[in-house]
Amino acid sequence: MQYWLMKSEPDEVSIDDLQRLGSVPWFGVRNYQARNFMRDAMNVGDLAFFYHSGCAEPGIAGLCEVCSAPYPDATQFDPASPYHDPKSAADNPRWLLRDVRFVRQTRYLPLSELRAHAELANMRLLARGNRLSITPVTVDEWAFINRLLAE
DNA sequence: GCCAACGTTGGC
DNA sequence: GCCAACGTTGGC
Repeated sequence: MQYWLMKSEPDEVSIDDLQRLGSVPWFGVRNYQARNFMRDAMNVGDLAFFYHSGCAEPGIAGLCEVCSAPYPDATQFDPASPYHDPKSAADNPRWLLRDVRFVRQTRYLPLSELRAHAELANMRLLARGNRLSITPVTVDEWAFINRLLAE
């Protein structure tokens, strides 16, 4: 069992979208480290913070759960998709993803508030220059943030 | 829209 | 295998 933080642009898939759809494939990841987390390190049943990025006020919007084994991201083979990868071969796909299911919405916990807590100073999300869209969350960070969310 | 930081590409 | 150039991410 591991914990994660997964970034999504709410214009593309928001926590409301996830709630409505029930589950979604986590498509569009085109970074090898983030792919490896999905392919190798995640387990069905792992929980993640659902984080809104690329918006006016980025932050945690809810909780979700990894609910599938890894499988190829269909958008890599779609020439019409912004995530199309012409170098990926159908018989050897580069980009694998997992399905993630809705768990619940939380109060909105903005990035600025996360940064304000010394307990989270070492959080991967907050590391200088971090651009990873999927980052591991430690058990302590998970517990601490859940206490913040319950406030 | 800006820009710092990072990852990837490709020539050598 | 190095590294400069480029493209992208993502907060502000």
